[in-house]
Amino acid sequence: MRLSTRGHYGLKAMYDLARHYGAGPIPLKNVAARQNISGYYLEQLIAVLRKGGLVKSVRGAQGGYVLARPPDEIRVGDIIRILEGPIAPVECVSEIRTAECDQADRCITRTVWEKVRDSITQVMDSISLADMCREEERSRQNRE
Amino acid sequence: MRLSTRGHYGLKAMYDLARHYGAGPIPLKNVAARQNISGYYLEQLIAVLRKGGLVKSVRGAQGGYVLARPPDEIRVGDIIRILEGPIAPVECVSEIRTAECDQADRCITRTVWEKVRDSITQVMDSISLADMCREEERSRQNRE
DNA sequence: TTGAAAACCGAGTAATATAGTAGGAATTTT
DNA sequence: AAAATTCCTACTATATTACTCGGTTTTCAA
Repeated sequence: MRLSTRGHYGLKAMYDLARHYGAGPIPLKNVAARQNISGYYLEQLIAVLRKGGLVKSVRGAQGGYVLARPPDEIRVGDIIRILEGPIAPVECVSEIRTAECDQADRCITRTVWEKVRDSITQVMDSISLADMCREEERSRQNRE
Repeated sequence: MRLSTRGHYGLKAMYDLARHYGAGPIPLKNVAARQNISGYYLEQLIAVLRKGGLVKSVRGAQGGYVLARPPDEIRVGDIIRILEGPIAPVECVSEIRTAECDQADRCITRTVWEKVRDSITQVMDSISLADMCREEERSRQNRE
């Protein structure tokens, strides 16, 4: 019951971009260094996020990446769906295109996975990058 | 964000045993046939469940498997934890104490995964095999 | 106008996990 | 004795993961 590092690193990177939102394009190298992720690897992940429309790139020197929308309009679920595909604890209850299960509607285990899926999406879709930034702010103040 | 077939098949098998609880040992062959799972493969999964204390085996002819506890005392979470390990969307928020995260407590993405994990466990630990049997009964009556 | 900084692209790779398959030994009932 | 069944170990093909790497293109800034 695991996410791969794709989703894990992807959220870290997007959160990093959110924290620097408004400061112009952020070079990936900086993101990778701050979040302690392989730069080469992150390059591949950000390409997927760009094609998915979550970030925009600025090429050339002084270039980098910027969130395509403000932090309060990007939710964790958006990121995970793009990097890991539709949320589905088992393939027969995928958010997208339900592969026809042989047992069809008399499969009771299916309803269990639907409940699990719904609880995951409920959490992921309720948290935006802006929420995460606010939470960081709060916990930073607590430490002082 | 997927379970492997281990958890998927494992729950099916356990549910099958729950439906036949009280009818003596059920041969694995029957479970595999009814649930449409490879018998060879299921053999490996049931061995894990047995070592995990969720089923008991009766060897020899007319033997088979029986739930180790009544269906209302076995929850989905018990089965998944044994077959797939501790529930953890990412390894740094495993239910079981594992690797230290370098960022420790100032990692905000961590709190997201903790919320996801808690919502998954909340669902899985609230559904017992007995609940599933009751739900089956209800949906069977609806079809009539 | 040149050099450096960056995104972009595609290929390769070692390790691990997945989803089985298979054969045979041990145990128990009929 | 035969049949049914669990139990145990090993094998395998495929896919995924988490990278690494080399090179190309674009753009800015001195």
